[in-house]
Amino acid sequence: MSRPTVHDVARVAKVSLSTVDRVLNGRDGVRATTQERVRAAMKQLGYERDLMAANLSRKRIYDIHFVIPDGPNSFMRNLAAELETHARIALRDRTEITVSLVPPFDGRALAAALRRAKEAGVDGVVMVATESAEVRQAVSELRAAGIQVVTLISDLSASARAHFVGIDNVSAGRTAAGLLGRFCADRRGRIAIVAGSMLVRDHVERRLGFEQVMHAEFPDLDLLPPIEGGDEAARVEALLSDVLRKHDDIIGIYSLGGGNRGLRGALDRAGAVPRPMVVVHELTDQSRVALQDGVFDAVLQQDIHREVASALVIIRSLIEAVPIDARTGLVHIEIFLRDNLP
Amino acid sequence: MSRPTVHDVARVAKVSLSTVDRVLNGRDGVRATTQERVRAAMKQLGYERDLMAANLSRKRIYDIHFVIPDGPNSFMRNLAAELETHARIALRDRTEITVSLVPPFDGRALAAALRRAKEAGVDGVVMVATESAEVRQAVSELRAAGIQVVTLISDLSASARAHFVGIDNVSAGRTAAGLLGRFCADRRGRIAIVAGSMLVRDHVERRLGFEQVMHAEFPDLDLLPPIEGGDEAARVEALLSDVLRKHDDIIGIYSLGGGNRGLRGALDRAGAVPRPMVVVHELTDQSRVALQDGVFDAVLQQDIHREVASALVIIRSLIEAVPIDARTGLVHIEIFLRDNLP
DNA sequence: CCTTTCTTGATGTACGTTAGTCAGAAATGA
DNA sequence: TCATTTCTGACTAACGTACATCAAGAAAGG
Repeated sequence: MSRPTVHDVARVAKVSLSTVDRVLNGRDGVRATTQERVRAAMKQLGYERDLMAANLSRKRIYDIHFVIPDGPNSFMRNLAAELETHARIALRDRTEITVSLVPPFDGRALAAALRRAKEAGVDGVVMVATESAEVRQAVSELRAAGIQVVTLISDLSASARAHFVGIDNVSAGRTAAGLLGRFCADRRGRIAIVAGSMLVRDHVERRLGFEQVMHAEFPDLDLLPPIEGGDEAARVEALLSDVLRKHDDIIGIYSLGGGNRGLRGALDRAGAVPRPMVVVHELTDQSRVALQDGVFDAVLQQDIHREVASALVIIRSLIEAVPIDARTGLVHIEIFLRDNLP
Repeated sequence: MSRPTVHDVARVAKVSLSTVDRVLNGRDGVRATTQERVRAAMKQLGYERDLMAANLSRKRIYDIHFVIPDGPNSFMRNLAAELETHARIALRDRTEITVSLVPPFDGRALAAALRRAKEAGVDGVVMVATESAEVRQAVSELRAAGIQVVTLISDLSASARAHFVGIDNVSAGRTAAGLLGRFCADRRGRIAIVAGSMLVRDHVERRLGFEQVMHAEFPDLDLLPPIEGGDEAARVEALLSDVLRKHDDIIGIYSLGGGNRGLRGALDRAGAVPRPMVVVHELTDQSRVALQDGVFDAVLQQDIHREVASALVIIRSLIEAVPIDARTGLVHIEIFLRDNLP
């Protein structure tokens, strides 16, 4: 009834416990034919190594390192806080979490942090990626050293990362367009896009998805080229104010990055009537208030808590070479209107 | 460096291993003052029992029983399929899952199934609740017998269930209203509501949230009394066709339960122009096609896979009396437009 | 045929906990 | 004070796995 153990495998394969152990842990000194016998027995019995007993025995502690962007961006500060919570909880599962902060949008700094993690000999790295050749190179080195790498929130293209945990950002952009388009109903005019930086893949993908749907389904709406505000409120406010001054027919705004305090500032200063429809990302204190005030119409949100939890599950599975359910990494986009604020 | 063990506690408390064990596992024969010494030592060291080692030692297998509604409803059939997947995976965590199916909306049958689970001596029960005094009674009995109970998808009011896993259904209703109201823009007319049964709490709550927001924010839209279709396509089609015939000014429909195949049938037969805006629940093959065809405008969805996973985590934590992060049970509502279908 | 190398078995200890037994110590009552 | 009850300690085996050591057997080389 209960699951088979190494003893059962040994009995069925007609070998000793030691031999089963040698096969199981890839130690040498076992003839190929014997290995086959053992593997056949494991398969026949449906043997799966008991991870808890195994970890107990080898006193294994998973050493996971997170590399995340520093700076005043409230989304990333939330993430850092989230990690502290998880660090405590994860200890129960033999997982030790360390964190290093790097300047945002800086591939060189990120790559350096990755190298330090490699030197420290961690078991796995979870990182918020910035697109850069140096970073891709550093990731390859980590993988070559047998260290698992998972990207979180923002992925790294054409890289050796084993997994990505986060929302589907193309889909997020499409969702934003679907909502904004429908909210603008039959009005005609321009749509402004506010981004952080085109160096991070999540922003690139959101923009892509947004433009796809806008062009296909709402061709009457004119898209302005994106403003790059570096996720900083002050810069967003300055740049957007400028754009609002230039165009008096902006009826919709999609902000796919940070710095939404600046967005609101610009809107309040401009005071257009009727006010443009606004869809932004990330529910923060500011965006929540703006929703309630009717200045923002919808907020797209990803659940960082869950994302971190998923990243931990996944990287542990990778380290143990346990199969991973594809759905584990996919986090859903939440949509908040003023009506369903939590 | 590594976490403290019972040995450390014994040393610090200046007692033997046996005594620590007696305290830890609530066995008697330990003086109160000594108990205090041991507890103080555990606290001082930050001792937490190693669950993996403990389970290994006592050969514990968590025996979890799911009770879910039977019937042709594709949402519930998905759930059943989901459980089979989890049953395989959960074995790795010393968790054995059994399932029993009961007729939907039938409190008596549900209560009977709960009693059978009690007799079988399972460690925990996860159930999709139907409101009924008998069910509440059965749940109390389970809890009295030391069996943990978690409600899934639909909660049970004023009951002893230890936890609920599912979406916030009031919020779901509010979201639906927020979307439908905005989609209907400035048009005036009636809104039809299609429900399954007012015997399940999730439907009651969705209706409540929907009406809250409709009355508060879109007072120009007239709500018709809900149609109760029992989550069956045929009944929904018949009843809704009737309503559509009676009223030619229906501009929006909110379907908060199952049987959406019938909803679409009724719409196709009526063929109103302009077609009403439609918001429904649960992404199925039918509702996906209807979205793509532009017959449905938005689908609200809950991720059953994740819900089942959460329910398992939670009920295991309850059984082990481990603290539970409040966010674990909350599952987010996903919103699908034709633009962001997965 | 003997030596060397390769393969296998037997055995023991450890991980942190549970759970039992048994003997001895301490506290309690009269 | 002694007999009795109540606590406590020391010890042991077990859970399923990892890992090391030693010895014995098989195969291969000369």
